[in-house]
Amino acid sequence: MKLQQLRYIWEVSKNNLNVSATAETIYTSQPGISKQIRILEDELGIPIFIRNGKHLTDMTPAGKKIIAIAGEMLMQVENIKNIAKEFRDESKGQLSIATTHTQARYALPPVIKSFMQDLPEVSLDIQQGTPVQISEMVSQGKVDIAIATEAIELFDNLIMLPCYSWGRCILVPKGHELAKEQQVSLAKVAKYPLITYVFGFTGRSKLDDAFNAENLKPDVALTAVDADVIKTYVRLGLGVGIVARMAYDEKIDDDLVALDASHLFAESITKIGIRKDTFLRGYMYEFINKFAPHLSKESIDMAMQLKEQSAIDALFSEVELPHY
Amino acid sequence: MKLQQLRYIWEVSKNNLNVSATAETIYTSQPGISKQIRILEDELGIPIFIRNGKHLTDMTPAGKKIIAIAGEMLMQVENIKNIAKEFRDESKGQLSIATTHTQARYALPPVIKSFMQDLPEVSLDIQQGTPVQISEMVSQGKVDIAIATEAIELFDNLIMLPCYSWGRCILVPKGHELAKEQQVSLAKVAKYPLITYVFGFTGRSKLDDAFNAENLKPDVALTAVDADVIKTYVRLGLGVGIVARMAYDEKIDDDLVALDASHLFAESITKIGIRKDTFLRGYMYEFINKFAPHLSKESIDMAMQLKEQSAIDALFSEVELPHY
DNA sequence: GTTCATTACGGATTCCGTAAGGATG
DNA sequence: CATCCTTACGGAATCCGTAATGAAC
Repeated sequence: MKLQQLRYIWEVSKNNLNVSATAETIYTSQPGISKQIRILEDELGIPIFIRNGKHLTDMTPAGKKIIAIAGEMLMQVENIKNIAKEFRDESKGQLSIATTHTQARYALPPVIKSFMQDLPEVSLDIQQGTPVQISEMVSQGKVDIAIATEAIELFDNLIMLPCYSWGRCILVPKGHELAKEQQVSLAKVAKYPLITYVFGFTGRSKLDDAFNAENLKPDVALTAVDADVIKTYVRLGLGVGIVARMAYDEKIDDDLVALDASHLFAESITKIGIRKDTFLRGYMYEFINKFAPHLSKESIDMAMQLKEQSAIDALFSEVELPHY
Repeated sequence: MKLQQLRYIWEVSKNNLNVSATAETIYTSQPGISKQIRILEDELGIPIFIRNGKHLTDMTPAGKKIIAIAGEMLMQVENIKNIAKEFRDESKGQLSIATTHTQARYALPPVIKSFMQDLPEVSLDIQQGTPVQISEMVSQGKVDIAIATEAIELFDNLIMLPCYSWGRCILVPKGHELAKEQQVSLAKVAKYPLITYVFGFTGRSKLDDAFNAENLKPDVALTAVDADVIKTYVRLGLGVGIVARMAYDEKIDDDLVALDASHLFAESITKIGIRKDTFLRGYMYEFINKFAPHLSKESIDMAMQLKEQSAIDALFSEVELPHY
């Protein structure tokens, strides 16, 4: 049994059982993969893939289990390499973050700035995507950490660390009727066409929950994936915006009015998602700690050792999260 | 990185950092190991072992972590092979059990008999040793399961499944003074020279606890690792024996009298020890189930998924264990 | 002087790429 | 007929054993 062979079956399983496509993605020849898989199957004495003539159509039950273990082993290979890198040069390295527009645009800038100043030898790499996409990226090991409010819980090889909670505000142009209210009600908001996040983004679900709870059917006129786009359309007078409170900047957005909406919608919690059982480089702890000061190396390690997300939630249940 | 290389560093770490000795135990040449370790260290860019001239004297901090991961990976290799064997031929296989004399002699015979009848194609292999030795064997993967009352908890890569509880009896020759008592007291027992298990064997600790609790200093005249030896010396009139109740057989031991001692000493619980994260063959579940009927495949799988022994204990806390 | 790890080197094996072959849809 | 896996084959790299070297205790 060779690590190569395990890598091949793993990659083939991740490429729709298409050996040719797999060969391209990992820059090798297709007969090479074919051969090694055959050798492995011969050694184990069982088929891993089900073949229909010369096509791979499925995995055998044993194959599924074996591929799952192979995946774990490949992760451990990465862990070993990371341990070596860590001891070879503590300060140098790369940190890949996958996150949403909201985080990259509003929450991360001060953190990134401070991190780059303190650890200049770590090169940063920020990927952007939908919550599902970024969770998948970290789940497959393509990035080190994910930062999102939604979707991380859908991948069961990830653990979530709570970072901060945040509320929403309602954005209207200066002089808008709603701006005269002391405290807006959900019913009043629902009378206007709304502009907010696309479903599945940035706590959109909490927003829908609130309207549903009061049996209101708001007219969501326009949805977008980021607050900058939403603000643009609010400025054009196309509707009332509902965005994360941190997306409103008094200086830049002085032509808009932000109305507090914390009484209308439940708070959302932004979380960091990491793959279970991964070795974290020293600077990764640094980054997480800068982003969420209550997450010390000790508490992160403790959380990583727990197997159940519920136990991790319990671990942090006492912590007062920062609030925006 | 090759699995061979990981195996080499793992084996060297298990052989007192002696490469020559390692080469002999795994039937290969010593320069081969030396070379591969060097290649791995070059690839990772860090030393794994600390060398004093030409001797390996220690492991580097990084090396310790890497070797630990290597160990896990080697276990996963075994798991893959076992999955293949399981699907290749469900009934055939080998089951290695490490246990103490007490279990092998008194608890296991009916289980083994039934198992051999029902699964004739599985070859059995019973190793015997001290509780520490057998725990170590299963911890290192040399046997599949350990059965013991003591010491399993000392190895943190093992989980324990409770099997049955058992009490003790006091053995005296027929006509002995103590045999006239209705219910013997600990103080009376302590007046006689005692013959019992060696420290660290077969629940010996519970026995010491009981005497200590009453501030008695018994005269332990002779200790042995197994009940057959103890009985022999009781027959010679050298003292009063204290053994597991199941070690007394009315038919064979009709020259001895067994006095119930359940009111004197706390019960002991015999447990099965298995390595965490190992793949269990179908017949291993069968064996465990025969030995401890409350341990079904489902409950074993559930226990194996838990990370903390305390959670496993909680899982079985409701179960009424068989009692002997 | 014995034990032990490293270096040197040659033979056998393994690995991997190109090219050709045969099955599927 | 386009796609896809398998077989065939040759060159390159790797692996592993023996023999020799040199340091540590």
